[in-house]
Amino acid sequence: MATREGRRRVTITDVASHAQVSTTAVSKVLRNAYGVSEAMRLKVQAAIDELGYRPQAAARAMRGQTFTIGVLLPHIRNPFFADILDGLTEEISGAGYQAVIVQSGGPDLRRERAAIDALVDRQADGILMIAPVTARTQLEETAKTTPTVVLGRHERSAVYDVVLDDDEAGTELVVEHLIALGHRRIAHITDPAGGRAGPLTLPQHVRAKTYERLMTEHGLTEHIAIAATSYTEEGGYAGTRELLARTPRPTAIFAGMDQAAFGALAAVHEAGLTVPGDISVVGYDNARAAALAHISLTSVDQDGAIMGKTAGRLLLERIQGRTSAVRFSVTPTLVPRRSTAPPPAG
Amino acid sequence: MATREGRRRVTITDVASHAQVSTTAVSKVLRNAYGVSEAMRLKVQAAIDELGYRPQAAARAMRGQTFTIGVLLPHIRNPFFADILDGLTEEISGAGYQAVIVQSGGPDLRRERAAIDALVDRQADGILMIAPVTARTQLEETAKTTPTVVLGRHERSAVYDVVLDDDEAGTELVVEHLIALGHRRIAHITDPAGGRAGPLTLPQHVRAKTYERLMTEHGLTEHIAIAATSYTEEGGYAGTRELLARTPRPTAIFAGMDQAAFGALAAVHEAGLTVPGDISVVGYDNARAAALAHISLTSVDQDGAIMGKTAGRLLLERIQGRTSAVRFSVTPTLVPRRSTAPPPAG
DNA sequence: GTGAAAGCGCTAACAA
DNA sequence: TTGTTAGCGCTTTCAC
Repeated sequence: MATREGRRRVTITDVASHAQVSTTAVSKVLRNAYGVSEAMRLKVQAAIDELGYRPQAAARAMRGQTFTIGVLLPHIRNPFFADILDGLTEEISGAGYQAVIVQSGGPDLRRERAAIDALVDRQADGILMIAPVTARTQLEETAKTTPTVVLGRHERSAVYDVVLDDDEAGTELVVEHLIALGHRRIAHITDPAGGRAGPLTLPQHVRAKTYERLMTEHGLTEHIAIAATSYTEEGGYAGTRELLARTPRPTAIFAGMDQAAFGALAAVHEAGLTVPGDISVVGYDNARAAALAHISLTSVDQDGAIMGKTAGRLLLERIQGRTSAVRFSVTPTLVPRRSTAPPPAG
Repeated sequence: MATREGRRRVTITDVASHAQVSTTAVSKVLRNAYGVSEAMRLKVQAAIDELGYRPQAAARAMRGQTFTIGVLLPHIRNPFFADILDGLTEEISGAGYQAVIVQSGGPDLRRERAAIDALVDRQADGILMIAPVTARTQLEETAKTTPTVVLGRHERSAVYDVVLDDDEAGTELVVEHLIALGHRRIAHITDPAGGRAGPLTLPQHVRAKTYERLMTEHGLTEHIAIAATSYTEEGGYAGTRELLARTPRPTAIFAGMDQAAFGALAAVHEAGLTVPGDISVVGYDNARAAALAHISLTSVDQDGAIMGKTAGRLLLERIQGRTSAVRFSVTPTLVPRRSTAPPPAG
């Protein structure tokens, strides 16, 4: 168990004796608690600085807070999550909180539960769950004891807050854009993974369902074509190959996420077809790579930084004591680029 | 301070009284410690399962371990880190450890220090630092008290282990490949950020220096052209614009990282030039997107999963008590794709 | 405004 | 093999 010594870590007792005060006083200064004179504060702060003291999170956790916000996410491979984390960090670091990330590894219920438990066991003061697939009732069990914000699920809960993108609006932007360009055979690539989340809860399900609804509303029911693969490069590639094999083949493909759209571009290219000449392609998330000149992917932008920042604020509020539930929705915008154009004349 | 009650969390005392044994016995069962009868083990395990008990990390931390491996990384936006984490997680989860990630936010010394401190304060049993920019002596201070593995730095330390890619070999693969194709005006895009890491410590510096050395060895000193922007899409884009403005312009660009190479492809495209007809482009890391048909980027593959797995193993060994230092290097391979070809005839 | 003392949930000596 | 007990470093009453 590696008892590599090194000098013993500085504790609150060391600071107290060095400053000739009680540990209580030091604790109060640390927490900016009520009832410390300015002289006391300065004296204690000097001792803290001099000794290079930093409180141990574990000891604090036994009685108070850990100043830790736990973040659960499926996988760091998704660049959209990076935006969310930037927003979150910006919001909470000013208040002295540290964001700590654990991966669930994907839509696996057991592993997701283990990851949530890991955060609870480490006594995170608040937890941000990004697109979890666990059943709502189970999430609520956690939320009853730990302030919780769920990001990206279309649901309401009395015990946790929800931050989400208006995926219906985003999907409408895409489908209306394609229809306005003259497309009728518009296909969609989705991700069927859902775990125990409700039927129309996860973004991929809302996007797929909205796509179907809009196609129907425009009298295009017969052209509905969905490839249920996954929101990854591989999924987009495989889904597109599947869609291109149909007769007649689609003139536009709406991939529910940019990474899948990149895979779609690859498959279209490989099939000897051009974008947007033969096929228009649209993504979702407006990842940085979508803006690159040689890719130039039309995509839906949802402001991840704002979502993360808001999630952080809501968590801090709950830590302060708020118990009412909040729901925050951001409205996405369409970023048209060169991957969409009118369908070929034929 | 949000004292949302909910029933009190199950503690070791609850388990002990429910199983009619001492807390010591429960503790021993939890840790698979020596000296528990099979009957005791079963009885205690039954109580644990029945009550749904999970130990609190903070309380354990006060006396023993937290079963947490802290991972420090600059930013989750780099997809290569995802491979490393997959390997790490695979290795440590079997031993009951949980990986917990904190971002430093980039090559900022203060923020990086705060992130390392955050892991130390939370008493991670071991820390994996991915490409930190802090001075070696400072990292060693941390390593003296916490088992540490540093990934991606070309240095030796007596107190921490090092896992790295042979960036010299990788760079050689690239430059030799381009020279074999007939290129002479080979340019390079690097990232100058270095913090307090030694001069030839970080991958970007080793790659740049090796590029210079090889050019010189091939009698191409006069064609050395380096754009020191950054290892990002934006950096690759800006660096390529800079390089293309030179006269005569390069016929090949070696971007030190795939994301920069993607930016380079965009800039080349935007300049009305073709890849590889006018300009060959090479990246590093072999990100998934590099393999997509419409991108098809020649790149250097370094096995991130193996690196992460090894880092995990080394940390577990150190936690067990090893104090000697280990250095592990993986050998990269070149993955030639359609972004490289002989230079234009002119 | 300040400090003494109890106690959070575990683990590690030590006794039985 | 099992249990008793002290104590890790903080925060929190509750005196003064």
